[in-house]
Amino acid sequence: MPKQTFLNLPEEKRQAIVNAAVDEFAEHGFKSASINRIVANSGISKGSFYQYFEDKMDVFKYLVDVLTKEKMDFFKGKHPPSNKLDTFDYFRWLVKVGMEFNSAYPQMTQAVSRVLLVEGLYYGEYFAEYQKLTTDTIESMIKQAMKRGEVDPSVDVELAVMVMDTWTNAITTYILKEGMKQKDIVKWVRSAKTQEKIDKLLYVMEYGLRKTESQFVKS
Amino acid sequence: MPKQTFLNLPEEKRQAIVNAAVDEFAEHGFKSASINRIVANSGISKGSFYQYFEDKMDVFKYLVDVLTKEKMDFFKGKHPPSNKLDTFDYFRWLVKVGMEFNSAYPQMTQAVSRVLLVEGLYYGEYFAEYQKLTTDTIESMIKQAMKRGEVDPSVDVELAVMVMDTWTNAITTYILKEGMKQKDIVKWVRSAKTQEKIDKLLYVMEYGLRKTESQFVKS
DNA sequence: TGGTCATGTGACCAGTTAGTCATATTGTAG
DNA sequence: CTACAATATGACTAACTGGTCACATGACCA
Repeated sequence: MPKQTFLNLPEEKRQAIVNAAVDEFAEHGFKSASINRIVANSGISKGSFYQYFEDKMDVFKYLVDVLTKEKMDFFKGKHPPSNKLDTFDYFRWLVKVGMEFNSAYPQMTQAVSRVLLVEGLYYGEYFAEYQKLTTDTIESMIKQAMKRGEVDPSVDVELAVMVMDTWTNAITTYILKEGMKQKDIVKWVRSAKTQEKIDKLLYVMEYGLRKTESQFVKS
Repeated sequence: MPKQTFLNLPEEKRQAIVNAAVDEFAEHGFKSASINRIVANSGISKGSFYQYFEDKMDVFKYLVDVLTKEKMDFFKGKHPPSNKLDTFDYFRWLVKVGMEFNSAYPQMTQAVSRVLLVEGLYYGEYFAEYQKLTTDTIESMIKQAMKRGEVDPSVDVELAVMVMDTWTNAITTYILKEGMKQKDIVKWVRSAKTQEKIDKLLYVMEYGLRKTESQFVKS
């Protein structure tokens, strides 16, 4: 974690450093992120950086903390449209609010998810703790869904978690990749077209690609 | 593409260079791969490397060509269990043979898929041509499936391609990540447990997570 | 043998990296 | 104003990067 010196800094200066770090990780990922560039872009000296942080990992972990805090605040202001949604509908609501958040903090989300979801695949040990947070949430949801008899009985917990985790990541990646091309990402995420895309992806997750008696219904 | 000088090299020397490059890309990805290390590990001099290849991209593209050729040869020796499989069963067969191939060339698959699937997300322009090959194959398959009425009519081509592409990548990533931990990856991929995992993932892709009247049946 | 051309080599260059540290500046308290 | 501690600085080191090039070695032919 950052040293006290950093936390004592005036808000403005701290923000400049966070912004520079976010941009650096978003553009280069963790391994190729350069402390030299972070320092140059935030207008502080090299020496100061090392008075604020231990190393690159230290500043990255701080960013994750900031993002986590922002996300919790964001979710605090949101409530599901009904308190008797089934688990899949609740998951859908979670995903949509999550994407709304991502569009509100696209650069920071990009930085963190690029490192955790993508580079994390290859440096598992370092970032595993963060990934576990997501899978644990999903796991408890899927267990609830199973208790309620909402899940295909031939599907076990591990498999269901993998499916939902895969789709959470795929949708996040899609929203960031396509959203970054838009001039107004918030508006784009809220647009009927994008919302329907998410709805349809989750519909396929729930009902599959094959033709059966089920049918997608616009919400 | 590599220069003629490289292609004239004795098989053994060429192989040493390919192996060193594969290991380097598999471990570090494209951006962080070091020509210095490739050179050191393959026992050639820096100067020779630049007589064989233009740069890092040149040697990587050569690896993709080698992998593509190996894969085509591999598939040439395989034939679907029946010639009247429906499209999803054919896709399942493709995925399984693909994973069999991946386990036969795990390091090379790791190197190429890490760069194309993962880094490709962020350096789209450079590697887009390779990704398009996969999506084009999937697209023609899904169009055929639609013609045959096998696909949920509320699903459009673009969505179905995204779903199948996502699963192809997720399964490849899973097989490589877990397989690399095994002492005998080929045996592990062929094991009943791994095959059932693939079957179940594809079952969920086809029929969804939700409880309906459909049921997974062991093949 | 001598000559010619392809191939091989590693020292070298300019640029980057993470991290350190002696010095300079600033803030605060007496 | 003085004295002391907290903070800020950027020059510096050692290790790396991709790429070049003058030269050495080898092969082949006359």
